Amino acid sequence: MTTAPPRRIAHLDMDAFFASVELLRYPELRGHPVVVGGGSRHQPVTLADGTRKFSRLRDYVGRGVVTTSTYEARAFGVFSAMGMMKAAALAPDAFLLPTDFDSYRRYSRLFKAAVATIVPHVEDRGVDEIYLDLTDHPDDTRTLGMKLKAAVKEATGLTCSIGIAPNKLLAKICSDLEKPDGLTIVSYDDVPVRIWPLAAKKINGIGPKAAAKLAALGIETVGQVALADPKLLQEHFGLNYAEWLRRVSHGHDERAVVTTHEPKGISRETTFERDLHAKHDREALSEIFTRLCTRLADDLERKRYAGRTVGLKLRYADFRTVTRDVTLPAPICDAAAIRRAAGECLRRVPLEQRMRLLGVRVSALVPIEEAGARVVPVQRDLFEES
DNA sequence: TCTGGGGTCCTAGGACCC
DNA sequence: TCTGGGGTCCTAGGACCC
Repeated sequence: MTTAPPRRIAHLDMDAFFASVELLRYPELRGHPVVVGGGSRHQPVTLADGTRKFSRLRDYVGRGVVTTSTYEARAFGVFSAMGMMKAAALAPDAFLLPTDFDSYRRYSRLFKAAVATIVPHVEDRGVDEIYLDLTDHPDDTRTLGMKLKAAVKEATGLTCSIGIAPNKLLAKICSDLEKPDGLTIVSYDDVPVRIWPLAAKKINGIGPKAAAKLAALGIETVGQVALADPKLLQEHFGLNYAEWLRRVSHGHDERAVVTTHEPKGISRETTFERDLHAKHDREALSEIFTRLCTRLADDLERKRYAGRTVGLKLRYADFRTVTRDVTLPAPICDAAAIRRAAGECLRRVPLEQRMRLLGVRVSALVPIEEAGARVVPVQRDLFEES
């Protein structure tokens, strides 16, 4: 019996992607703390003399979060997912730019296309990340890594960081080790020295909750997870998660690089500028609800899907979140039918308290061609009140 | 200074069928 | 009268990721 040769898996991650795209457009901001996020307001203004005037973080008012920050802004403690108001308190003078997803998607396509000319086996992990299977490529690993970075730079003017390892788990961890503009290669032999000293939450799949639970057991690093008593882990995390913890802490991961993807659900949600009440703000809520349904129907049509399950998501002012869903006899994709089903869900949730978010989701998707004769065209005006 | 929007996967209980 | 499993679907919530 022979063992399969080790794979060569790469994880490629664009450096501060959204912020870096913005710096291509506004090179005068290079070297300054810049924060991207908080909706579409705060567009830069071009003055008569051709210079541009930018908003500062201190100008921001609202409920947005930081989408990306430059490394200069991170030095102030400003990171992704932080509330903008909190970020403004930390770095009031940082420049503020609105998010421009069309632009980011354009650069995303560019870097992925460039990579695909070298390695055809690409797994999409969102706009700024991919996994690659390099196993069958003739080049040696470092040469190939340099080639990929050069191709990305050539196509976009942007830098990326690449980790190359025997599996996705390790590749992902090590793409982060020498950021920005890094190229990090690790083998199984490197795990005790390079991976075990890292914080447990560096592992993709150990989030804030699990990390806190581990810390409460005195487990801070990946190595401590590896050495922990399996019985103890099982007691606190359940059998499945405990076994997964043991495997990943030893650097084991057999997941394949997957190049195709079928969506499971499509959703739209929005956080209101101020908390709304079902009775007092009925008009406004109804309008928002209907708009979410029409946008969702547009998304479904554009992506050519219909779905049988319609879900509603509601977040109260105190941040508690409830969901309700309903499964229909046949798939739908039109706004009126979504609105009707989601409206039924809405009647099943308590509405005494003010709410901050409303969301609508369609899942159990099937390609629109297979959805059957019940699919009707999108209607925009015919909504009954729920 | 309260916490976006778009996703995936897992768990767990109940209904229902064989 | 009481007691079975197994399998699948549906629903609600939660953790996690980008």
